[in-house]
Amino acid sequence: MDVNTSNKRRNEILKTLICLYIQDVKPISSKFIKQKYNLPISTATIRNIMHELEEMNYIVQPHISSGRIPTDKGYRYYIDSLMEEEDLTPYQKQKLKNEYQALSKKVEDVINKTAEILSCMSYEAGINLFFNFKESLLKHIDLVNITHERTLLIVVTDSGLIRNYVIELSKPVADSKLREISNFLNINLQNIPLFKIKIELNKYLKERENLSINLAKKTLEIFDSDDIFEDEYEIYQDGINYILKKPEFKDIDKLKCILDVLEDKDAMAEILRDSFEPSLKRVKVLIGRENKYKNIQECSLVTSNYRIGDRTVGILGLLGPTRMAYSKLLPLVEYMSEVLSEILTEDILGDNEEAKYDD
Amino acid sequence: MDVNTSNKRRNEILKTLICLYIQDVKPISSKFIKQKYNLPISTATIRNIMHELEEMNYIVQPHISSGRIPTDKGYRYYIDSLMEEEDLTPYQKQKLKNEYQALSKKVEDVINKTAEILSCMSYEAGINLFFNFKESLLKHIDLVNITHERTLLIVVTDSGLIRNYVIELSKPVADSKLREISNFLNINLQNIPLFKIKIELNKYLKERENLSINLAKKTLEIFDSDDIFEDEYEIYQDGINYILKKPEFKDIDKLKCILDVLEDKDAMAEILRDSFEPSLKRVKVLIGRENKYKNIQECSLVTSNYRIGDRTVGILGLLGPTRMAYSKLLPLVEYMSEVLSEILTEDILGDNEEAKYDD
DNA sequence: AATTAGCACTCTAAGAGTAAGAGTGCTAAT
DNA sequence: ATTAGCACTCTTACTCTTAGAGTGCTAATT
Repeated sequence: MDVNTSNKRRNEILKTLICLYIQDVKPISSKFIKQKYNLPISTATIRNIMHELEEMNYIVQPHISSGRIPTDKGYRYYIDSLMEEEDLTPYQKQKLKNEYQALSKKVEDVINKTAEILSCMSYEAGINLFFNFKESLLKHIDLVNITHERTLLIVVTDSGLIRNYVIELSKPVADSKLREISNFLNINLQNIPLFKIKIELNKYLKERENLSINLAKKTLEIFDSDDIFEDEYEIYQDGINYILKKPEFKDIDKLKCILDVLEDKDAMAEILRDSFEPSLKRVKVLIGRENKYKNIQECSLVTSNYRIGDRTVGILGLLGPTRMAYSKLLPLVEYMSEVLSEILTEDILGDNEEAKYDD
Repeated sequence: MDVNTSNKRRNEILKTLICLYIQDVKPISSKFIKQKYNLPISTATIRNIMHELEEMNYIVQPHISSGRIPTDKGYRYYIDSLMEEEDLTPYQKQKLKNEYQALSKKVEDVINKTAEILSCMSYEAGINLFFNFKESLLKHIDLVNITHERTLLIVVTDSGLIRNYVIELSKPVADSKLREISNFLNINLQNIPLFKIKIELNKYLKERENLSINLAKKTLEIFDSDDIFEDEYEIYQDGINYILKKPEFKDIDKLKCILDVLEDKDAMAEILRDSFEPSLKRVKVLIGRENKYKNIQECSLVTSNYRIGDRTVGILGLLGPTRMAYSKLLPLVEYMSEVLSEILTEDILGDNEEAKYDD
């Protein structure tokens, strides 16, 4: 048999083995492969091929006389070279759109629901990181006195997202004065990315020395806090119960490790951020030990970024056992990121037709 | 031995048994009680008393020749009549205050952190339900066009809490007009409870027929949505990992039941709401099957409401195995609810000294 | 040269049997 | 009313055994 044919057959055996293992979660024997996959070769031949695959580190035996299970390297090769992606069914696509359409058009709600939809469509844990707030453009600012010591700064971005900050001014400012300041800010800082606000404000105030000194001072004081706009993100996670159901995690200690991570929002944010490195592929997969976070090295992570226009504003994905249905889940994650990007982008840009105001 | 002495001794045995069981999570034998608790009575006598306690349904034997474990009824009697509450140590109190002081003064942040603090101080799952939004007083309203089809309604309450709603107006309204409307609302609806806004608005507009008809119409349209202000709540939950560590939940199926509930925000909200029935005691305990939700009938729930001024705005608490350290956790939950009430109330009312504005 | 049948060998998983020990209930003695 | 003493029960841990699933190797076959 020539090298090519032999290679091809090896690949098919590996592919079959991985598919079977993903379904059945038990070491796969040569006999089982032969049964499920009607190749006209004997179990002995399959065993020989499995031996080769084992030497290539694509599969291993948990113990000497058992069937084989895929290694991380095996999954990697499978995903990169063997797997055929299975598109979502029309029904699934419809269901997904319906889920979103049932929601209000509030950005928060959409973001919030995404992890839930992800998990219920994949039977894995769904996660969603929304960040990049400081690169959003300022749409509107509002200042409201809460107590006479505390003032609330409300910021609305172009995406309709809202943040608020409590500011303690050195001396209280009357409501009328506050309105004056917020008017001033709304007029002069429209459509500036949030992280540039301080700089722009300084520049602007310097240029116009004739402004009330006090107004300028107060205005700057508002944005003085170090952590305003800094590194804000929100993380959503849903479907822990699906993780419990996986036979590989019936060991409670493994479970603990994973839940420790899932419960730790900062850790999850870091993991998701790390998974996002620009590359040709939109969907990224980190398999088992490819992931540097020890607690989830028996898991795989499938992620994709989503965007408002061209700007990446978040990362969504799935976390589950390394044995996951990659051929279905990669397309799901890709599709989800597209749908979410679309929704967010359309919500913000609206239609471009000139507004006809009612008056 | 007279009845009184006999009663007292029975109580002491029950109390000891429960304390031991809470520590060791294994059926408690007569010998073990005698060892730990130096009563000058023999194990045989202790066994006789245990027999009585069993007939009273305070304790049971998991199997015929084993020690005893408390029943729900046993815990109930213990909590109501036998337990001595253990106050928080000064160190704990300090730690708790520090946790809150490290936060910004943002109401959201404080609420958000509470479940986490609860769980890390109790080693149980901490939960927090914040509701009662619609009874808050209106502090400030703002209207911002997001796209020309969608307008954002931002509502700030007296507590500094913010909500926003996307409104789709039948015809877009120009920014200047929008400002006019929000000015109008801010002037005329200050300090009205949110749930009364629609009514008040209608009344006001009827009284003043001379107002621009269009302004009135638009204004009403804004508040037209059915679910605006309705039944809003937020639920926070933290410390699932502590549940995993409890020996009684090493069985993964029990775990699933509990996590199913903990992940379901609506279910948790209902459970917490149900636990809040006005009574003399500030802290409520639901033990095992006293709770009507099947999934958590092997758990106990310790809850307390917290307030802004006199108005209850949320319920916080702990969820853990029926075997929990009630004597420490009841005071913890009580103290937490007091601290949180204090923080929220002070944040809102501020000091009452007349404001000295800076201009 | 590649494939395969056949078989010995290994290892797991499940079940049965056993023994130790923890704990009880009961009885008779104190 | 209390307790010592003892028989009895049940759990738990351990060992032993066995069935069966699966492999690797060798020799035969194509």
